[in-house]
Amino acid sequence: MSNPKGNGPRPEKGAAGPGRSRAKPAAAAQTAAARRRPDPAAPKPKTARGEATRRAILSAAEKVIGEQGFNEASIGSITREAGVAQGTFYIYFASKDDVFSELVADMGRMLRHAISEATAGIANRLDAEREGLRAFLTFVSAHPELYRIVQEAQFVDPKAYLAYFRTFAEGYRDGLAQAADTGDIRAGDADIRAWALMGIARSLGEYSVVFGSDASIDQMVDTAHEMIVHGLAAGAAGGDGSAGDA
Amino acid sequence: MSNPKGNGPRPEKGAAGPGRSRAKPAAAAQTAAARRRPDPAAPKPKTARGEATRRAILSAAEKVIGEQGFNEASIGSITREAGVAQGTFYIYFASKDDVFSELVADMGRMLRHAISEATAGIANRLDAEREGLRAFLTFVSAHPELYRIVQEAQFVDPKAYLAYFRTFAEGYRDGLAQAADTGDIRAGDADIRAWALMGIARSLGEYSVVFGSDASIDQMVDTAHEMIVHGLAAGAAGGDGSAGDA
DNA sequence: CCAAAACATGAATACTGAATCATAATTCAT
DNA sequence: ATGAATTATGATTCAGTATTCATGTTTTGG
Repeated sequence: MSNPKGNGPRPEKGAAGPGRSRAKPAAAAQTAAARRRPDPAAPKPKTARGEATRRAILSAAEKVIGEQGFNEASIGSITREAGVAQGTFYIYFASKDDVFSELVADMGRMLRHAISEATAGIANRLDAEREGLRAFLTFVSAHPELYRIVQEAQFVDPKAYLAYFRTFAEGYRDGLAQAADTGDIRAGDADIRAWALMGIARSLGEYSVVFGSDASIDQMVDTAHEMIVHGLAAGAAGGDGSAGDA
Repeated sequence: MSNPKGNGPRPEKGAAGPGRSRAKPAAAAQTAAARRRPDPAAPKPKTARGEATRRAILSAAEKVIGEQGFNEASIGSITREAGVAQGTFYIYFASKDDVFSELVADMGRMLRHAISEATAGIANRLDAEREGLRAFLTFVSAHPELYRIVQEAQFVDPKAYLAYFRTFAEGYRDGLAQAADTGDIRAGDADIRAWALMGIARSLGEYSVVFGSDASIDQMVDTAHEMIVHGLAAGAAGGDGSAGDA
């Protein structure tokens, strides 16, 4: 996703279209990305030690935004944490929203990686389900800031938020559909099931990260998995368990 | 928490005002509710038509904040929507955070009411589960703004957010524990189960409200309930379905 | 009717913090 | 070395807005 264009100090925003006046009244201020500003100007990849600086800023942003929330976190607090001057921030990121988006994307990549890593080689869908859940909870417990960031993305960068969950949901759905084909699980609407199962994972993640539950990951995994596998029906069995329409 | 943009009256400082001795330093300014300021000053109940104005403002706030988000929504846009002057806002609410908190509390009350209404008189836990889910999805579909507001409360008013979900979780847990006692469902950790089930509901609500799924409420209820009752195991049966630790 | 209370107004205030820019310090290629 | 990028700085700019206040307007009670 780099866009190394013939850059230059001056990202001329030219392209004076009909009616489109130039100049971006500096102001612009907040909510750049949120306000549908695609990319005022490609921030800027880098070329050397700048890479380290960029990482330092990104990492500081993760910490500060994760702890204080997007709106409370100021560019100043981020650069202070990173140990650089405020202006340096804008060498690597186009705006506050820009770092945020990057953070969300990063989180998605890392999480997907952790999960696929944990489930690689597990043939049975239900076993994969269990280990995937475990990997998810383990990950969010280790990165509570990132967890909050993704949640906040719903308001700061809706587009990234949608993309994040849609990606997960699609993978999930496909896995379930295939498992149904092979007979690992019963047939059923894979989309809805995928969302329901994601909900279980997210909710338990929140239970421990946000609500500070003292339940261990293993406890949560065991209980949830038992529920996922058997269902709540008293008989556990194939019986209908449901009280019918009664 | 909420101090997106600059703002804030000057709490106190050199007297710059017209002769007047510091009017009312009144604490103030930022993060009223968030900063543990219980009630800088009881806003003001009311006494007459003021009640109508208050409702108009509250209702406008629900719409505007629900649509634009807490930080984007300005007092001006809220009062404009309500058809009153900006100053009028402060006759009824102590701060921007104040209306927000009220909105969250309202949402909780309305939702709990809708659910208990829908499940009243249903003896079997699983049946109640299904109807409760249906009531929940119906409610959030009808009040998408309120749904977003609750989600945003996590960042704007964490305390209200925690209270909101804790209340739900406790009721849920107690219901499950009791159902386990009576044999309606199998035994299992009621707390974790409660959070898992809440997760299913929230996720499906998001699937339809935020992601605009075209699945109908009935479809979601049927699929989720089938899953909740039977579980995903192919045989639905008692085995644990898992391949063990292998 | 009249005064007091309640309600309403909106311009003015005070303050915040994102983004910029002119300048300076490094690093790199040759 | 030497000039040209590249990277860094941080004071300054500047728009946005929550809250206040002095002043109107309407309602209420007697």
